[in-house]
Amino acid sequence: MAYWLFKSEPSVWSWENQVAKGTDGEEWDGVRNYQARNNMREMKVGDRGFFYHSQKDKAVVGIVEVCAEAHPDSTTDDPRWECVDIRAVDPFERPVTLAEIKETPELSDMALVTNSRLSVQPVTKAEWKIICGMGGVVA
DNA sequence: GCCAACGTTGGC
DNA sequence: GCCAACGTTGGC
Repeated sequence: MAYWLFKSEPSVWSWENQVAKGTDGEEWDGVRNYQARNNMREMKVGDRGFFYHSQKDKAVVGIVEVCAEAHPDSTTDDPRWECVDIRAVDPFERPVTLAEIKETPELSDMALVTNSRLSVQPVTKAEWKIICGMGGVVA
């Protein structure tokens, strides 16, 4: 199983919005970046991901699960763009902020730190465990 | 609100 | 195929 990170501006699509969709999940649509799309093409059902709030929060707030593999993005007719469906699994007991992540040497290679504009990014198993621990949930 | 970083577009 | 111009993202 692979691990990922999904970034969203909460005023556009928040963790609360995601939770409200329940176990059916929702398309992670609107991605118009090849790197992010390619990451989504790699995803399998059951893969896990962090849900990250950009801008105001700048924190990982919960865990999601991929519940449908890459398919055409329904928000565009352009066949280049695909997306997966994800559903909320577990909220963090407390958010893990970008500042905390930057202060943690083991997390300094994360795309969140090195390529802040990439909206869908891979996470290593080691990084996954550390951040789950910081967030107060079992990896 | 500003600006740096990055990706995309389009003219040549 | 190169590169300048432009638009967007996201941290500060």
